[in-house]
Amino acid sequence: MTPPHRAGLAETMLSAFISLLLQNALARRNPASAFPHNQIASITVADKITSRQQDYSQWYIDLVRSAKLADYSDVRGCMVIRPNGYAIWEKMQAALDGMFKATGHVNAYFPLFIPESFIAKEAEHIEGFAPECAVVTHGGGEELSEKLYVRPTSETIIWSSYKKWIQSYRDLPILINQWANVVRWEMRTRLFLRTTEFLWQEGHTAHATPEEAQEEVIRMINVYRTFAEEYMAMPVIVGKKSDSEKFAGADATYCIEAMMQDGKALQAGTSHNLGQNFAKAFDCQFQSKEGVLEYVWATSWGVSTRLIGALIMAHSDDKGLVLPPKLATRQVVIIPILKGNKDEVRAHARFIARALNHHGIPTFVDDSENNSPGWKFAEYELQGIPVRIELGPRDIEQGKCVAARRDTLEKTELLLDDTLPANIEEILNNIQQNLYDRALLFRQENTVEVSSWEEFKAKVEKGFVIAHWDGTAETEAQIKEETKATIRVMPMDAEYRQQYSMDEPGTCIRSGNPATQKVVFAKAY
RNA sequence: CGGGGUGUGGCUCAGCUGGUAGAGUGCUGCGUUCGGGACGCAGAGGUCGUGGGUUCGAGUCCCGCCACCCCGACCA
Repeated sequence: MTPPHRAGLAETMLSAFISLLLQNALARRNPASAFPHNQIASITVADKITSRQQDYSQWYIDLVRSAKLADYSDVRGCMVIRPNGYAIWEKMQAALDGMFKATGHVNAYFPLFIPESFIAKEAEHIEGFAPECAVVTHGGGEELSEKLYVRPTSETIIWSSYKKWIQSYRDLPILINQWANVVRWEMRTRLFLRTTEFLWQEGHTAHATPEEAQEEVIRMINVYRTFAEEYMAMPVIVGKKSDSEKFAGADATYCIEAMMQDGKALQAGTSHNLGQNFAKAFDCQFQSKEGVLEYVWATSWGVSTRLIGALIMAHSDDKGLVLPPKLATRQVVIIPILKGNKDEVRAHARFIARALNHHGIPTFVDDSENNSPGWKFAEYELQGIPVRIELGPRDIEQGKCVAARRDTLEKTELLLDDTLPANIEEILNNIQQNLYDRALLFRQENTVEVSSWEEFKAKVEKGFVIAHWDGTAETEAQIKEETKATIRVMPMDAEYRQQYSMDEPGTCIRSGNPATQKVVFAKAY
């Protein structure tokens, strides 16, 4: 066998390589080889990461830092998103941006600074946001005549523009999204989940009718659902927020709510029906077909880098990050076992990488000699690379390699022939599906319907609790006060509602008053 | 804003009743290794968070300040 050499490799040689591999595979004598590596030895990875069982929140922090996703900065409450973490965000952005464009939206950019008077225009809005705003008082060495708020969200600055752009029903709808950073001066922060500055996208749309606005609100929350399920492999409950949980300035807030591995809920995305609140605050009217002046109907919707936190807490384990393949910029790592004829092993590894990349599977080779293979196994598991290929001289001799999948840590032997790319692809698809199934099963196992207050208090410590609620803010506040659990969502999905017979009338779990429906309670991030 | 904790090589930390700074890990170089976080040898790296005080002498004792982390109340 002539080992391929790295010099002069070109895409055109790919098919030659594949047939070479094929020949090797056919020629090999001993397909069921003897060396035992289809089981994972129970290694004690240096206690780099606290186990989830020991301390869930410490596990999260350890993971984020050791997988090099983010780092604390020297600014309180702010984080540095490192390349590994930013890569996930870029994948999320790309997928979401495509979905926004496909639903007719365009991107634009509005200023970071918002005049104080703008923020103050919508009563509920300023009440909700002012306390957590950073305010600029000086510029160019002089005190500003009007303070500038660093945007906590952009409704006001955007509506001040929309007012200028909208005169007629012909100007509607406006369907704009912006990718931006925002600042909210939170008291307590947590990497990705809540930081003073974070990255997000915010869609802001303007419509001629309430029906059209409502349609948009639902369309976008469904876009988020699709993204969560198909890309993040994270099941979510889609529904409406109670009045006390809704956005400051909205008539209604819809959300996708996910369950983390500790049973707590995490709001992963929101879509607001803003009614005419901002149009009225900014006096934004349009002339209808009938010639009548009417206020514009608005929506806004957003997801943030918090999704990265959700992703981590939904899937990862004590060995590190577990990434769904669709959000992995690097789906396969090849680790050559460099002994014997190193150059040959290396060359094969690179050839396989080339073949997989050619097949659309982002693959890289770590053939450095600084670290042992075992070190590399652990390191890339920590970083969540979905599939690892181990390739040593013995494999090459026998025309095969070992593929280890990150979600189950299972190893399988694969032939080094032209079936390899398809086989790897299948594993990647399986991982994507398995992560979703696993998370869904976990959510189902940790969701209970309760009918007594005692049971409620016990069960709400971990997981989702479905119970009757009398619909009043007083009862909601009381429950929060006593258990720290809140109403996470009033699900819209008919199947979900039916599964937990949520439309059955009954008596409120706390007050005992008549209740027309059940809602989902949980402790939340 | 309450409660707790921590500030000492890049990181994790030790440093006792004060005597002039150490380990592990990481880093650099060379060599041997390599199928689950390998090993040997040789190196580089610290105004001990900060200001003051006590003392012949402070990483260590006293007072102030600052910063960060964790837990709670608020929030995506």
